[in-house]
Amino acid sequence: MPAYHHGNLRATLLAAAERSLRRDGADRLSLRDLAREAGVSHAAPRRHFPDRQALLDALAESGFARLDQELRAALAAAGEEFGPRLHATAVAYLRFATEDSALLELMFTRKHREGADRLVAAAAEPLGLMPGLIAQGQAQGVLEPGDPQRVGIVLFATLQGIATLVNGGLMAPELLDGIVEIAVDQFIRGSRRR
Amino acid sequence: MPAYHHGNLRATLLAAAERSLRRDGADRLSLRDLAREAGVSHAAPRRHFPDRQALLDALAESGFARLDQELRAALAAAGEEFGPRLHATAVAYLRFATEDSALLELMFTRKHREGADRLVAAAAEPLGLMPGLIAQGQAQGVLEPGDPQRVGIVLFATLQGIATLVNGGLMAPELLDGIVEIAVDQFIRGSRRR
DNA sequence: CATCTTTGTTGTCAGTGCCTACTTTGTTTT
DNA sequence: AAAACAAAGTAGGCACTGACAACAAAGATG
Repeated sequence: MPAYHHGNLRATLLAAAERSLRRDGADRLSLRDLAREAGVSHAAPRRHFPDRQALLDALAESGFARLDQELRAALAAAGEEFGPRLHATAVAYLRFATEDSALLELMFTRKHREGADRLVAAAAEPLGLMPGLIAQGQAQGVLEPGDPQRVGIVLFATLQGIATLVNGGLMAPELLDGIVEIAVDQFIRGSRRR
Repeated sequence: MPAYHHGNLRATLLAAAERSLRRDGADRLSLRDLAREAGVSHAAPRRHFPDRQALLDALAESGFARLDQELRAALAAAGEEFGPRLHATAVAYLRFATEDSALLELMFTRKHREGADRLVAAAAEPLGLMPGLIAQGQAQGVLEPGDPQRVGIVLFATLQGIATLVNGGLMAPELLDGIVEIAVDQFIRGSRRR
């Protein structure tokens, strides 16, 4: 570790920020704190993140990347059948979404600012998985035909909403498994081939 | 208007806070700003709100009250039939939820703090409307029997999730009406009497 | 009228994000 | 190899914030 040039300050800051976010939420995350923790001066982070929001955006972006990974892993582990695949995806998403509520919030609420193109692009990746799943269900003849995009949005929204309720303390986490079951069943029944 | 005693500072502050929240979001809301706007000293708000979070909580609470009003109004205006009633509720909720995204966020994300009992109680009011609706659908023979509570959660979650997607810029607002349609149809089909 | 409570005021403190100017280090060019 | 340059740190300052304490005015209460 060199004295002056830290070497990988950016990564160090991001790691510390991730911990801070999870523990205390985005509001309490302080750049100066992170700098202290990394052992650099208070202005050093500025070289890597033009402002606080940029740091938060980077966290959100890496969140989407991790979400994408986890969803793909869940899908890969599930079999070929549509029902189980859908169920596995739902469970994986909710695990991710309820495990770090501050991160989820960061990922899904753009705070009154324009052009977070990079973020939207990162979000498109995992969100694009849904329509794919739907299309597969349609191809297998389980679901009725229709625009996979629109149907996928509704499905995803349901999962996202459940996560919001749990994270907001409006629904007990113990109920999660049961609710997911209901949601998935209801979705399949609601759009299966007539 | 008396010179020293403002008379209704609390209400004045809340009104200004509501505007500020809607325009700039909770992050940028500044107590000192509100005080300036109300023409009082920077420490005056402290007499009415012990700290910043208390002010935000009050905003969220009044948000739930207004939501409750609007949902009830929508239900009252709808007829007796279950389908239209459900649709009206969904539309009313999404109108509320997408009209002031910062408020919605405030209402549904408790920021790492315990015992916001008052808030949870305020939330229970409008959220309790859902199971009631479901029960009615069951009584009318449109929906299959089952725990209205659990089914209601899924329904509400779907709406909440749609709002999150719109507010987060991940779904175009123009698609809203169409998506609501799909969501409601799918819900009814998914849990109607077999 | 005297007293007490409520609701203001002023002043202070630690902390923050952002900015500018300067310094050190590593890289590239001549 | 020396010189020029870019990248990545440091130091200090600024305006601003929320919270706190001590005090003052106004109103309510005995």
